Amino acid sequence: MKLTEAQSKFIQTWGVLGGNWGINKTMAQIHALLMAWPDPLCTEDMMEILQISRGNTNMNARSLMDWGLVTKEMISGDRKDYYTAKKDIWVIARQIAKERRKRELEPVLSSLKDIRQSLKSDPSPENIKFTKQVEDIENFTLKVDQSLDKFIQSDENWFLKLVMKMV
Amino acid sequence: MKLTEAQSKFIQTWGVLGGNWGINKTMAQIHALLMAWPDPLCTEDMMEILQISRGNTNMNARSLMDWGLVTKEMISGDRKDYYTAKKDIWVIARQIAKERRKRELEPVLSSLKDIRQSLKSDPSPENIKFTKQVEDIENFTLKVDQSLDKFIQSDENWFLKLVMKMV
DNA sequence: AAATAATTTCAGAAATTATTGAAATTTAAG
DNA sequence: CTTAAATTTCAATAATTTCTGAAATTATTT
Repeated sequence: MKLTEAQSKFIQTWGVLGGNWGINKTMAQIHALLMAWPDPLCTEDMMEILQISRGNTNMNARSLMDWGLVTKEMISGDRKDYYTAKKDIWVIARQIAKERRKRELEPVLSSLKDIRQSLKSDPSPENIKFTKQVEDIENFTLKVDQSLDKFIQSDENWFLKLVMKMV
Repeated sequence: MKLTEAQSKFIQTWGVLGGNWGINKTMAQIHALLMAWPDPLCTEDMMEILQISRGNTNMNARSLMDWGLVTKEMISGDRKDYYTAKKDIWVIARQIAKERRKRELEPVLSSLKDIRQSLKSDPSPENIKFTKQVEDIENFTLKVDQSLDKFIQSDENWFLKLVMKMV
C-alpha cells in the first residue's frame, strides 16, 4: 500500500490549496487521497499512508462526510468501515459550493440585513454613506448567492433532460 | 472617535467572513473599519478603535496594501500616514479575485501540469483512472481560471466605454 | 545637525488550532 | 451473553499562527 510519485504530489497540492481556503490540511489530504485512490480505503490504510493518528483520521473523515464529499462503504466479509470520495470534479465543486453557501453566505446575508436594520433606526447624517455602502455589499452578496445557486442547480437540469431523453 | 452600533456589527461580520476564507481576522477587521469609515484613518485611530497593538496594525495595513485593497494617503499639515480603503464592492471583489488567481490558482495549475508530466513518464495500469482524474481537475481549474479572468477584466471595458462617452 | 515624531521590524509571549493516544463506546461474531 | 474488533471521543500536548511592545529605523521639523 504505497503512493506513486504523482499521487504524493497530488495530495501535497490539494493540502496546500485547502490551507489557503481555511480548510484543515489533514482533511484536504484525506480527501485528495480518496480521490486519487481507485478503491475504498479503511482507517488503517489512511493512517499508514498519510502517517497520521487514528483519532485525526476519524475526525477528518467524518468532517468530509459532513461536507458530503466522502461516503462510508461496506465490504462484505470485512467488518471495517471503508471510505470513498466522489470523483467527478463538477459534482465535488457543486457540493462544496452548496455547503459554503449554507454555512457562510447565508449567515453573512443575515448579518447584513441586521446591520441595515440598525442603520434604519439610527439615521444620523454620518451614517448616510455607510448605509449606501452596506446596501451595495448586500446587493453584491445577493448576486453572488444567486450565481452560486444557479451553479449548484446546474446539472440537476442537465440530469433531468437526460432522463427525459431516455424515456 | 467611536463606532456606531452598525459599524461594530459590520466589522465583526467581516472579521468572521475573513476567518472562513483563511484571512487573518485583524486584517479583515481593519479592512472593514476603513470601508465603514468615511474619512482616512491613521495608525493611532485604528489601534484605538480596534484595540490592537501598533505592530499588529502596521503589519496588517501593509498586507492590505499588498492586496491592493487599501492605500496610504497624505493629509497636508499632518505628518502621519492615513489609510483609506476602496469602497466600491465590485472593484474590491475584482481585486481579490485577481490576487487569489495569481497567488493560488496559478500555482495549482502549475502543480497539476507537473503531476500530469509525472504520470506520463509512469504509465503503469493502476494510474489510468488517476490520470483521467487529474486531467478532469486540470480542465475544471482552467475553466475557473478563465471565468475569473473574465470577471477581473469585466469593468475595464465598462470603464473604457465611460471614458469614450465623456470625450 | 539635533531633536522629535512616526513607522517598521522582529523576538518572544499569548492565543488559537490541530493532533495524538488511550479510554470509553459501539458493533459484530462466536 | 461474552469476547474481540473497530470506531469514536476527548483531555492532554504539540504545532502553528497571531499579536505585542520595545528597539531600530526612517522621515520631518526646528
